[in-house]
Amino acid sequence: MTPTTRDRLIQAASELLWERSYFATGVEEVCARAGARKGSFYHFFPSKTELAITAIRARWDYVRGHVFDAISASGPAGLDRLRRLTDFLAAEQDRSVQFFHLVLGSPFGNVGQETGHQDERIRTTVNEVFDSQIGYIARWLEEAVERGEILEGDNQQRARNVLALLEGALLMAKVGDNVDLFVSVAASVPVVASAL
Amino acid sequence: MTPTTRDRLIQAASELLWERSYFATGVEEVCARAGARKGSFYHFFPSKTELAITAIRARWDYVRGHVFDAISASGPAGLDRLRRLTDFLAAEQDRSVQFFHLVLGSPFGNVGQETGHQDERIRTTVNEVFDSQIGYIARWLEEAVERGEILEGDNQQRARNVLALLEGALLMAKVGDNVDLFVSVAASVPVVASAL
DNA sequence: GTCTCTCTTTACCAACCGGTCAACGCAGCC
DNA sequence: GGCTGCGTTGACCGGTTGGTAAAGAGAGAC
Repeated sequence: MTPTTRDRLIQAASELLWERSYFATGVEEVCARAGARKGSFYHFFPSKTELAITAIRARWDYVRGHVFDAISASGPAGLDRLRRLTDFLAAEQDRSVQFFHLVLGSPFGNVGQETGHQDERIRTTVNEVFDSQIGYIARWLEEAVERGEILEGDNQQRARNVLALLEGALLMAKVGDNVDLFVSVAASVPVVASAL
Repeated sequence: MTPTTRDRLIQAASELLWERSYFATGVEEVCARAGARKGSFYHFFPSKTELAITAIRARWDYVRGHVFDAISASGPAGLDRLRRLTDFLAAEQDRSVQFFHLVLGSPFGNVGQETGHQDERIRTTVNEVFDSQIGYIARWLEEAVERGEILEGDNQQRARNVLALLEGALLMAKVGDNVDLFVSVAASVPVVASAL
């Protein structure tokens, strides 16, 4: 089935939000990529803000299924799941270099940072994504505790620390335009994960 | 002495870059806060980009002197310097909540993230700030090694990890609009700093 | 055939953006 | 007094932005 206009708009927005950021992406540009006219856009979405929120949720639905759930469903449990997450993130940045000759950083962190001041609703949406990611990581850490890989501790806080390290590493890699900056920092994820 | 128009423009830009971000801040807005007209602006700066670069450097000059050098110059050496840095960052975010009712996050990280795709020169400028900060942190870690607080290790890499954790924590605090998110993550800085 | 409803098209708008320009005020210098 | 040059002013420009409105296309129901 060929995707509906609405779906193509969401897809185009999801891509452009990462490639070109929220403010740098115009409604016209989203429409052009989706092969739609602006009138159609405003038939499906009341505003650019609403499209962005929908696109962020759509991306997270995809990433949750294809990355987080996939990591949870197979392979060694515990800390190895964290390694597979950082592997995915590194590969994602490699892809951005390959296609756009630029380290694009975190799709969620980018939008959260630029809209944080401006748009409460988008900020909240990104925050929900972060919370959801922290939940996954915390569950993986519980596995690691059960397997005796790490000592008991506040896994929720540990998960927050891990996510902060990853998001910060993505930011540094983007600003330095160098994926290795992410990779080298991500190597210390297990240490952060095992701290009390 | 009353500051020159040029200095007022830099000051206003430095403030607005943090309060309202790069793209959300118009040249007209900078001029209004500086009490200048747009013609004067373009007498001193060839473009908005150039003003931003100048403003970022000015902020870093200030922060380097009043925070990083100040921390280096007094108080207990070693890891305690890191604690004083995180204390400053937490206080800075508290101030942003107090004045703007918003967690504004990292003044440097914010601009770096939003201009990373768009403007090579601003990105590079922020990257230089990060490098400079990593240098300070690495020197503090060398002190910590000498004092026997932490084991020998790659202090440059450790410093990158610390900065990534802090920038990530600031991002999470901003997206979550909650300074405590920064504070709780920042508590694990010593752990990151002591990892080999 | 025609009514209806969803979706699409096109033309349009006011607001704002970064940036330009020619004129002007005014201090210092001769 | 006049000349010079820095700093200032305010009007202006083309381009773009998010968003609107009205007319139409097309399929399904009757």
